[in-house]
Amino acid sequence: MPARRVTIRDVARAAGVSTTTVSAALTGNGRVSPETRDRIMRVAEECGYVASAAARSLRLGRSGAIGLYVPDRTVGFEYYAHLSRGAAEAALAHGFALTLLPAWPDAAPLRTLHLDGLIVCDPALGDPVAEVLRSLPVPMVTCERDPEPGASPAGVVASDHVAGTTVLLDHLAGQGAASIAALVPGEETSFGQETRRACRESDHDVRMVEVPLAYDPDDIARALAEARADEPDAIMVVPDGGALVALHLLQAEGVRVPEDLLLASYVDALSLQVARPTVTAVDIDPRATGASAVNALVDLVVGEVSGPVLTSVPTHLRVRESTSPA
Amino acid sequence: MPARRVTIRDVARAAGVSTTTVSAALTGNGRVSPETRDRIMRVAEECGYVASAAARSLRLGRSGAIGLYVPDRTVGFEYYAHLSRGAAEAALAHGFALTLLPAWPDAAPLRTLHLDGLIVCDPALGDPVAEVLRSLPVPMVTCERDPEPGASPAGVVASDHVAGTTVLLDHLAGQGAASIAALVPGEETSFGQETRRACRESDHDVRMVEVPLAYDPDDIARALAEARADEPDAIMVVPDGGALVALHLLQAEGVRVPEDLLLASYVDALSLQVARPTVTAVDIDPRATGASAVNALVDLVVGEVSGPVLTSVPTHLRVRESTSPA
DNA sequence: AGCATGTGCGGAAACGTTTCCGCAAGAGCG
DNA sequence: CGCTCTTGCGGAAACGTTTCCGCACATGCT
Repeated sequence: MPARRVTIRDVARAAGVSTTTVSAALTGNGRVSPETRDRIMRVAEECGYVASAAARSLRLGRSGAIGLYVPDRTVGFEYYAHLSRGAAEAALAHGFALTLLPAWPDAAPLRTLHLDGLIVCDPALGDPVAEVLRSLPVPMVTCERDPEPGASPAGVVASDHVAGTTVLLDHLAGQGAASIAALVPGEETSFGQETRRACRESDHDVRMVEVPLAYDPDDIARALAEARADEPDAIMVVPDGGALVALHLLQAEGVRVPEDLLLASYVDALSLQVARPTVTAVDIDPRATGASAVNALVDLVVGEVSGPVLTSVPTHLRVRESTSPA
Repeated sequence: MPARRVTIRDVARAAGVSTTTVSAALTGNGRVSPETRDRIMRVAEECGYVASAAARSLRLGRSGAIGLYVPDRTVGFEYYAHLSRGAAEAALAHGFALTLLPAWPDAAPLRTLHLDGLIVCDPALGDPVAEVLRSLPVPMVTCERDPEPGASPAGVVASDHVAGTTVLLDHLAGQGAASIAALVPGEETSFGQETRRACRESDHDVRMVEVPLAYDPDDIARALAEARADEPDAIMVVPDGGALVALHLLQAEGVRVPEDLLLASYVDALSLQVARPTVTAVDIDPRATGASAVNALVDLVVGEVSGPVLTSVPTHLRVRESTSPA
């Protein structure tokens, strides 16, 4: 026997006022005397009243849900798991629901979701899903800049990867690396563009080798072989998870890290802390990134802010054994 | 200038029928002649009509959203990333939205979300969030059985981990392991209960060492040391990610895998395929698990099925280098 | 006192669906 | 022909909010 839901009218009757007043009291929008407001809130609490999201959505023309899109190629990367969690927490704190968007090349089902806003992680040039999402008539904030020429998302949350990469390169040089090999992703993503730029403009001797963002272990192996041809003193692997592959390959060949070769990752991960040796990396705080993206998007949705928003998330170098000989 | 949304009334006018007929045509619920139906669908398409989820929810008393809860302790595990993706895809295919639920000890904000159903991953004894979710008045399906004594979720999607673990143990024995050490989680979760049972009831010589489900690398190290005290021929690590830690620790000590010691993981992961040696594991198909959970839940929500649903997801042993000496 | 202004509250419309019911016309049947 | 049953469709209510507007009264000012 599903008890009929308690509506605003029930509360109004119980409190001896009109629904208008109840609404005003609970939303804080109209004019209500403080005493009446308190009484209504108490009564509402007692009745177990909780406003119908559907009715409110219908009236307000806002669904109370925001979508999060994580590119298919990177599902499984630890980074996005934590980003998602941060986003979900922030959303709930604002009373919004965070809807997970699968890669879906068709816009129609996405339209039926009626999202108030979108968060797109690491938009890549030519990603058909990103394309579709950009076409939806709602504000969008991207985690990392959108590399698409014409695109201008309403908000961007990003770390300064040029700076982050530079710090890591400086650290490697400071540990005695005269020449550094960098396994970097391509230019199809802002993340790739920035980390590459840092390598290009570095004061040190950095040689880049490209590895796909959605790499196969074999891709890392190939790139690693190419990188080692120049006999570098240190290797920096940028994509998430790539450094671990490299570490295994090196160890399988009998190369000692860090004695024979320094190894560092750009994207930090738990597995880098459990690897032996533990691997130096840059913590780019995915949880904070997710939370910031939601906060920015909510501001845009409720109209507290109109212009494009740019939020920066700080990065932290985590020095570990793989770059600390002796 | 946000163009007014096109409603069912607009379509009705354009097609020269009533809103009743349009609704009947689009939902397939009432009585409409085939010709009229086709015409209406064409007109709706042309107008770019897409039904308001809010209005439909209000009328139907269903929100069209289902919640997915992943325990905080395991966020970051690859397994859940793929499970989430499978769930999101299946949900969208049914026209539902998948809402990510953060660990949140308070029921109130969760109530405001108005979910039609819940998916809870790996419910653990004493998890306060699971407790809260169980109290919500909506059907719930769990991925893995709910170990809570009184609890009876409306549906369960699970693999047979007793069988899966047994297959893996048999494989190790078949590769020549006379004695096997198993690093297993505790009994607070059905997953732990089943994998332990398989160890207890195994035909082979299996010694269990407990490691927390939300382990710290040091926990693995401790458990590994304890396990190796008996000089086993093989080690099976059950929790996601744990085998990788073990592999690193062993290699750091100069133990050769698989020559000196066989190593296997229960939960498969990409990192096990890229490790050197590659690590044998059991693929428990998280994506299928997520999709099945959503399918079962949707059936329950739309009322196509009433009794408790039990779905089984098959497991596959992936034999790799770490258990293949010579 | 007369007037403008502000405060506290209620009536009722509107948001966009779905569905119950009813009506007219046609079909089938004796 | 008269009856019932079916088919195709429309009117209108209902889902639960929020908000525009208006009313009555109190307050402050000249």
